[in-house]
Amino acid sequence: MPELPEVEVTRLSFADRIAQARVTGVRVGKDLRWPLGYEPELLIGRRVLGVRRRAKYLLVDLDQGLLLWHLGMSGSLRFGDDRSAPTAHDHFDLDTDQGLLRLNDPRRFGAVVYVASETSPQALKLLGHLGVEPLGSDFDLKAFHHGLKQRRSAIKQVLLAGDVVVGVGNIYASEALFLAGIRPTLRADRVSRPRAEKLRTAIVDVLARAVQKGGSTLRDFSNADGQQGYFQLEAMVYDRAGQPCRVCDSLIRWRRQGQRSTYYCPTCQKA
DNA sequence: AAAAGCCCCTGGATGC
DNA sequence: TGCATCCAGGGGCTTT
Repeated sequence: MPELPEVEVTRLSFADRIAQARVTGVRVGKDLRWPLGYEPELLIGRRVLGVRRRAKYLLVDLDQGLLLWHLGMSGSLRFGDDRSAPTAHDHFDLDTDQGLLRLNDPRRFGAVVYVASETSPQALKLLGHLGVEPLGSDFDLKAFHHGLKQRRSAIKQVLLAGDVVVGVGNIYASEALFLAGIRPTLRADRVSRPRAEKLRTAIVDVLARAVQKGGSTLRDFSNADGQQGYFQLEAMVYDRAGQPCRVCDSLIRWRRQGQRSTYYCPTCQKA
């Protein structure tokens, strides 16, 4: 469910409300991808300083240490006064004097991990290899093109790997490559500088627009208030195999690329 | 070092 | 209706 825009929209929907809250309780449900790595009770009494995002991770800063939250493939957060009994897929609660932050994640690919600092070994293992933030000021053409030059695998895989640029998931990778007119199978090191610039712009546009629209992802995304993404960003190619391209009417193609589905227009996107 | 595959897990859609 | 199969927004880990 969540790519960068959904994670960011989630963050925006509760960051202000949880800031300065005091932790009053922690409930750990079924196992997530990784254990918390800390005694839950020791979090009680800590103060929440704020919520940041790095790639698709949410960083909940505490007055001592921080919690890394990842929504995996099917996770979502809720924050509010509703303290009703957890349902089948509610696997982690952080209760505070300003509301309950609850992770719901049917597939349990998500996780909540406590780390003493952002530079601790556990934190570095998860965050250390990450590439540049696409909506930040360091996402410039020179660095992006240089990053692509180092890689011989397909451009789509490089985008998904997240070590050049982060936050671009399977949907937005297909969409951005369409907007840039680049075939997903093109080797990254063969993307010319002008095309890298088109792609850079496409990534920024598609992600920023999705954040602005409140998280556009298909199906079931909702923010920490439970509000649905408006889903006003009509996909150009994603999940549209066999349907006519919205630009040229060619039929959109599907292929499997690195265990994931990829969609592209054979006419608009060149190798 | 980089690239390619392998999994973790549940649920919905589809097909027989 | 039941059962099998395939697919799903991620990403760390292991193997080439």
